[in-house]
Amino acid sequence: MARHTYDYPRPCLTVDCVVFGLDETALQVLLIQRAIEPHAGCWALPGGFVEMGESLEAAARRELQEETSLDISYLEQLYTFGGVDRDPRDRVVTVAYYALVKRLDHVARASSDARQVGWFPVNDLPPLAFDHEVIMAAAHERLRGKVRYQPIGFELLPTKFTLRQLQHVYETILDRALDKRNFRKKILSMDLLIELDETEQGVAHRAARLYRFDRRKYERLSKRGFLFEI
Amino acid sequence: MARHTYDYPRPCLTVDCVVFGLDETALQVLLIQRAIEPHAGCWALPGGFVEMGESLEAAARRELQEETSLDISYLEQLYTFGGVDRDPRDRVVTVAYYALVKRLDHVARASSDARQVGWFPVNDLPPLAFDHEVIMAAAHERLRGKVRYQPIGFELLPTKFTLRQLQHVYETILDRALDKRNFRKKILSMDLLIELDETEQGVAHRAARLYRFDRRKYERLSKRGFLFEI
DNA sequence: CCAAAAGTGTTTCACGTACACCCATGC
DNA sequence: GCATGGGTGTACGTGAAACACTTTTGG
Repeated sequence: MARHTYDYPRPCLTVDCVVFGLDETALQVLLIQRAIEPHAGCWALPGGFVEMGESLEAAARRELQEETSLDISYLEQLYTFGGVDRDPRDRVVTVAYYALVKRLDHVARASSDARQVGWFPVNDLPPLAFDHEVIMAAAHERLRGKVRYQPIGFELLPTKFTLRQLQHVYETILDRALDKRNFRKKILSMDLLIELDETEQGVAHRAARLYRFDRRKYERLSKRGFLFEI
Repeated sequence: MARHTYDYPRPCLTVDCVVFGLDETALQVLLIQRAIEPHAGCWALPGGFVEMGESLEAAARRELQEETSLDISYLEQLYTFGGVDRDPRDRVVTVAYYALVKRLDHVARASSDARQVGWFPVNDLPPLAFDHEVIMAAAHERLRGKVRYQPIGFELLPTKFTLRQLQHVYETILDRALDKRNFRKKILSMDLLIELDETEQGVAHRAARLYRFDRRKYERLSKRGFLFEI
């Protein structure tokens, strides 16, 4: 194996990803079970080393591709964790990202290699390796804050969704009930949803209308100072 | 010199700091003039290598102490920049921080070593080394966003300040005029300012009352869900 | 026809915004 | 006494919040 030598010591640099998805009931996070020490058998955030020829975001995307077959609909840098004792073996600095995926699309949960992969409700997580509980808490906090003034709730839903589903996203993330009429009024008054000529299928009651988010229009308005807010 | 050898190549890890200060007229940023290549003679953000025994924030504080004799009243991690071609010599990943200092306190600008240090108005900066203009823009953007819903405006003022000065902080950062009566009503209604039995000195007109920010009270309220907002 | 969720309007109240004048002080 | 900024109150309109009933559909 090639060796790499430097005049001064260098920390190890990794990326870790907090992947949020939504099922019918709760906000969930993707974890992998570690195969090797330290913390072998423990659940941890997906992540790995940053390679020399790739940007940080590229490293995060590559790791997510390797661990799962999900397509990421939103990815943003969260924070960089650089405490001296994060890893008992070596000084490891990690750049954390958080991602949103449309889990309702593909119910299947595929894992490329032999490692155990699982979704866990954010409010009922197993113990995590390293300082990953701190990273998780930071990601959850950021999601709660960001969802209120950026249109990222849509990234957790299929392209076509009902207003009920959208309200459910907000209720789940903000962890409080919202008034149905006020929610619909508010979201529709922004005029960023396109009403489709379709309704949901296979429900045992009146079928709800489907909508999709008009991203183009949002981006245009956003440049002119429009602020999304729930 | 000791050599350090690893199985895989590692990027270099640095911190860079965007230090904001306010003078009577404008929002300013602290820059240093580079003594060595690349970009020798060019202005750049203060920063340097992260050492193995210190956290990222500790590295940022150390660099700021070395460059200037300012005491930092607010320091927060901004973003980590990890583009592959940031530095022509080597792969360098930098964790950027932004800091707020009470410049009105000490008018003196001291520099510990021989390097040239200077304050520049954010709206009229010289060309910067590396990708520091991108970092600057991100810091400025973050400051504008954060000042509206976190009580960080106070960090740019002396401990005792007048409402006029505080309004001026907000007008400078948000880059728009605020109505004097509404501003005073809003800020006083939060009941987070302690009215002192002192007035400003040496002005050629009626002297304004001095206030100070009640940080304890803010922290108490904050834990109970209170949201600061201008 | 019944269950279950979709869909819709109005009233109330708080708060943001716009706006003009008197007051205290130093020179 | 005058110039300069300090300090205050009110009216208006917008938007958030609270709240209940009718409609549609599948079984």
